[in-house]
Amino acid sequence: MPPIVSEEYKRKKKKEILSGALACFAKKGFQAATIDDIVAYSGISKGAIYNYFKSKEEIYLELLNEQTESANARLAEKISVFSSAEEKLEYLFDLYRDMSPFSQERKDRITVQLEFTLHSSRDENLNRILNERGKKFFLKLITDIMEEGQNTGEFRSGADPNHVAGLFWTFMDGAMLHRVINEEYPYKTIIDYVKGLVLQDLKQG
Amino acid sequence: MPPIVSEEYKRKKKKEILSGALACFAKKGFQAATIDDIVAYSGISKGAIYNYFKSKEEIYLELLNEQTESANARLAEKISVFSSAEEKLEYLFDLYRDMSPFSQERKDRITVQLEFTLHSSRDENLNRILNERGKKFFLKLITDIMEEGQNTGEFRSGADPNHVAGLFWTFMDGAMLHRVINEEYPYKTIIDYVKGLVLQDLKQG
Amino acid sequence: MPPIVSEEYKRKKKKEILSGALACFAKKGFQAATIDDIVAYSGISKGAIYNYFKSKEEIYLELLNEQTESANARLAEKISVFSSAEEKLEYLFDLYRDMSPFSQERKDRITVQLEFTLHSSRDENLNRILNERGKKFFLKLITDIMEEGQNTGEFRSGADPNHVAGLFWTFMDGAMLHRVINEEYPYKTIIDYVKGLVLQDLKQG
Amino acid sequence: MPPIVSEEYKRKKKKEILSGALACFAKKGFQAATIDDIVAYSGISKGAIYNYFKSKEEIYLELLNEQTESANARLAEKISVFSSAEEKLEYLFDLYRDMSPFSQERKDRITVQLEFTLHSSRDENLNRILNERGKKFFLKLITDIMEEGQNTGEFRSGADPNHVAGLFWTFMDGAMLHRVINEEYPYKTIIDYVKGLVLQDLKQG
DNA sequence: CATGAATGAGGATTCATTCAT
DNA sequence: GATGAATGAATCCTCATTCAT
Repeated sequence: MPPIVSEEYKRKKKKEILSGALACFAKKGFQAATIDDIVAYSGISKGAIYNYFKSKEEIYLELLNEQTESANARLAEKISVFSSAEEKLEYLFDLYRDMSPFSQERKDRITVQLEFTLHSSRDENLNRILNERGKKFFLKLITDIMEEGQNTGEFRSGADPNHVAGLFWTFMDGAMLHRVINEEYPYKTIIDYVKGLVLQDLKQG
Repeated sequence: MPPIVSEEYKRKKKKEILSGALACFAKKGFQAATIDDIVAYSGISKGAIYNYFKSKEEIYLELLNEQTESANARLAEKISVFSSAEEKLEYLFDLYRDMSPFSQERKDRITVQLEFTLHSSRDENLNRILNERGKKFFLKLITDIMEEGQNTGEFRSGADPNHVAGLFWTFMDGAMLHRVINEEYPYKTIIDYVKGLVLQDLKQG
Repeated sequence: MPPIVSEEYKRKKKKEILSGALACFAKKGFQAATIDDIVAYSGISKGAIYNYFKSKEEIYLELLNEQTESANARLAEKISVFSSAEEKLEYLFDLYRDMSPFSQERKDRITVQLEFTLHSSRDENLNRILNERGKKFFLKLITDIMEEGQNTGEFRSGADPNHVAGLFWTFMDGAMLHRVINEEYPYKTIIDYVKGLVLQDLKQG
Repeated sequence: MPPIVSEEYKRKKKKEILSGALACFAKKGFQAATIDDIVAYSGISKGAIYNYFKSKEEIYLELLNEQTESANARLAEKISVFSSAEEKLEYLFDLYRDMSPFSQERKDRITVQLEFTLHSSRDENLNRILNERGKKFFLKLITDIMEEGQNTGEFRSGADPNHVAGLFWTFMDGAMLHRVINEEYPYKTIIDYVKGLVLQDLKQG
């Protein structure tokens, strides 16, 4: 006779755990953060945590999924409202630029995300999944815009969409890394600078 | 009564330990890599390791110093042979570009380095040290070139040296990160692309 | 939501651990006794022990406190029922005398206690605490009786209370030491002998 | 072709090691003192120490023998010069009394000795040896005097030599223990007090 | 004989996970 | 479902002893 609780309740509970875990993973790293840390942080008992997740690693993975899944769906949607490729690209640059100033929660999320990305280099399988996802989603986001821009003549046809896409994400990851480790890093200004360089290049005859 | 073993011998032994440790830290991360892993990897006994380093952390830190200390001194020296700012900047881009294809050892080093950089965001003190070092050395490397270029008129005077410097390292860190997690990342091409954008911008009237 | 286990249960568990630890410390000494010994002896898992005590040393210290704290309170109380100083002093001698034959547990406790006392000579801070406690409690126990006896005229006024007190505890510690290391030591007889000498001296004209 | 060194040299070397070891054992206890401590303290290399002693325990045992062997031989000799039992007994009391103020080396020796004595309660074999030695030498020292005194009529015949002997060593061990752990312990005064009590008792009709 | 580097068994402590209440 | 006590494998580090130089 297990006391049935609503799905709603369960979802809320999971959120609480994930939120506490995010803070802990960000503050100490996945390995160093202990379940007891998460207990202390989330106020949820150890046993309860294991009712919702079957291991520390699962919490970690869920935390990382959470982000990509939903956030990315929204992103693609938002872009679709713009009619020109240039506007779309510009919007993306601005979107990332305007994340600053970063909330603690976003910083935590970025730290955890980057650490996970790095960690993925150690696991063949994980690595493949992440790279595929990156290609299918992140790179595609930009290459689609590029192709659109080249078709409409907005962007010079000589630019390789893959390289522009690579450049974009290379740069964004670098910028977030620097922002996370250095309070004084001129995040917004530098993004604008790059945005200028890229757009100028793409639009030039 | 003479020293049992030569300084040379000791240095070699330390190198061996560091080399084994680097591989382990790269493969598993600092926390997850155990002393026993290092023992297995380096073939050196546990006790011997503790004769040369007083903790796992010390090995880690030495590994990170090793890199910056010497490598950076060499870098500054190499640049000084070029007479124009443009050549210097170009040289830096090329230097990083030509690191590819990456040896396993370099990949290991980068992974460990990036992980450490991220980790530093958790330790106020470490963070300050790293940022200061970054400012004093890495950023200065570029800003010096920028100022030189602006004085000689090679580079447009409107460009903010700090932003160019920030852009450069933001980008390099991002590129190394992507290279490390993705075998297919077009590292060289993208670096050349960025190099083109930046130089074009700086040289334009 | 009520406490998983009662306070009573916890106290009992602690007792069990302490009891096992006492036996181990007595049998091998604090340093030589291992946590695994305590595990084997008490039948309580290693992890559980660390739920109740945060280090081997804490177990040791608690073991030593346990004794002094309560036992001493009782001692002072018991003495207060006697109306003459002589009776009180005699009671103390008899109390220690009648500890023999020693139970294994008492022998253990004495061994551990003496070893700790000796060890305290190595730690300035510990040493000070122990000496203060000794002065405030053990010595005072006797000097109070002495002063009472001198005020009522039971004891000769020339006797220095501090010296009598010193003699008493010097002797008791010596006797317990000898008793612990030598089964054949005539503990009771010798205590009675000393009791006779001291009382005769104090009561003489 | 082992370079032969003189016996003299060897003895001196052993002394040096023992002296360093004594200080270390006193400062930290047998278990806690490490061979490296002894190396640091004596300035003799680890290898050399193992040329002279085959284990840490052997050093410890030798340290304890050293003392009893020679010191006790001298003691018996010294006593023999006195012609009356009373003088002999008094001499013994005075001898111990005049050890104070204690040199650091004596304190070290006492600490180590007492710790060893306590420790002996853990080893059946050791315990037997120590008790036999105690009986044969220490107790006998006093009982011989007692018998002599009773034969000459100096001491009352009712006194049990064994009890007096027991009392004497019980008390001396207690006094040394207290002296070692408490700088302010009135060692000399208390010994004199006990000496008075005992002699008065023995001489009384 | 002297030296101190190497060895690895052993010890204290931590922590993910389980499970009785 | 919630709780937190119990478990013990895993981890870092120490140190007595050995042995090549």
